Amino acid sequence: MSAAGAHARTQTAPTDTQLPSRIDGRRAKGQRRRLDLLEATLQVVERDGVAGVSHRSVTRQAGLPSSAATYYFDSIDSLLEAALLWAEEANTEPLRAIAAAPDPPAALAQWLVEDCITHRERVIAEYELFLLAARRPALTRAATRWIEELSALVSSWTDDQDSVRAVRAYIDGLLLQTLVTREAPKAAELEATIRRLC
Amino acid sequence: MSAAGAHARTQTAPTDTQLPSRIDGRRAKGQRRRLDLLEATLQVVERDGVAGVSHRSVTRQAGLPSSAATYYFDSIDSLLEAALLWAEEANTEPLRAIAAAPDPPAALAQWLVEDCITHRERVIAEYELFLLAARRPALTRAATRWIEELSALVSSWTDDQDSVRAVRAYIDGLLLQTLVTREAPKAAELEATIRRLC
DNA sequence: TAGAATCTTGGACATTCGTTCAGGTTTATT
DNA sequence: AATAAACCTGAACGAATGTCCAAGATTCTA
Repeated sequence: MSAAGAHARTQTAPTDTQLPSRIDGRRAKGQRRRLDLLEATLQVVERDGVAGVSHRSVTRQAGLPSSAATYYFDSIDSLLEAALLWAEEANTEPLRAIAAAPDPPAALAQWLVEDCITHRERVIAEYELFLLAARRPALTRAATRWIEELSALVSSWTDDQDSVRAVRAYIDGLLLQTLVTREAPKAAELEATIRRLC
Repeated sequence: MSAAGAHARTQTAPTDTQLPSRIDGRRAKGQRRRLDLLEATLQVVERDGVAGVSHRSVTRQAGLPSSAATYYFDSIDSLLEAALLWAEEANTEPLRAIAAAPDPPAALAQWLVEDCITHRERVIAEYELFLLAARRPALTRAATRWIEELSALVSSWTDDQDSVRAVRAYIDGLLLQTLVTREAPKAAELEATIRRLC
């Protein structure tokens, strides 16, 4: 941990898609490989779970030398944190589209059901990382992002904060149970319950 | 895995608290140590998460030789499965008491809030194992137990199966978010939402 | 283009891991 | 008391892990 700081790693915000106006060619490649490692990390979590994440498994997945993991990330925790943030970022766009839909609750229900069927492994991965945040404070900020984005969406059609919290919790619980029981939820039932809670 | 079967392990139901009327003294000790390993497993999961569970970490926690883990359980998966069943069994009694309470929804809300405050680590451990079931079919049966017991309780005051599912999901989601955000839920709000869903 | 700054990596280290099994210990049976 | 049956474990195996760093490769600067 002592020598890690001496590497003078790129200090720009890890998950920023925005790049500085003047980019150093040396750092540009680093940014790219950093993202490659994050995507590889998610793939490993999808395949083998959080427990399967190691410096070597991630770099193998990314096709990079094993020491690259140590070079680009101080620790496995910081890698996992960045990966969770990166994964949640992929949900931002769909949520925005849902907010703009003519019937947001219906659109939300539809999206959730489809998501946990067609991207089951990815959703499992997200919840593993999410739950890991209960243990590692470093991940809390990233985990909170999902909660906040979902809250913002629900808030767009109801003002009652108790309702917002209830819908949020219901959704997470339903997805969790869906993943475990392998029984796909019905979009209609999901939608009805969401409306009932508002 | 081949020679494991040759050990002629005790074949009685692993988590049965019921013992055969005539117990072989040799097997009695085995039963006891089996339980010791399960309790040690839960302690390790509480402390270090599912990822921290290894033959050695569990047996070290239990104060047993490392080969004991292999002897008493075919694999880490079967150890985790038994541990999850064992953990859920501890919830059976409280749930029964809640069902018998004068106001079950209120009692349930109260119990949940207290549980995830005073036994936070244990609850995290349970959810980790629960989510692990999404990945390992061997754990599914154990995970379903919690769902069924909770369903049975809720069914005692409402007949609508959609409501039962909704309450169940809401509870799991709320606990999950509580663990991650570290913000204790308010029993009153929890109770109100449960009632709203019935 | 030469030299400096930065990035990148192969390889080695001690540690831990899951698994195995020959041989010892405990308990039951006769 | 003696034999049989079942239980138990120390020690060792190859494989995988996190970490580290000297040396090489790349890019920038002057």
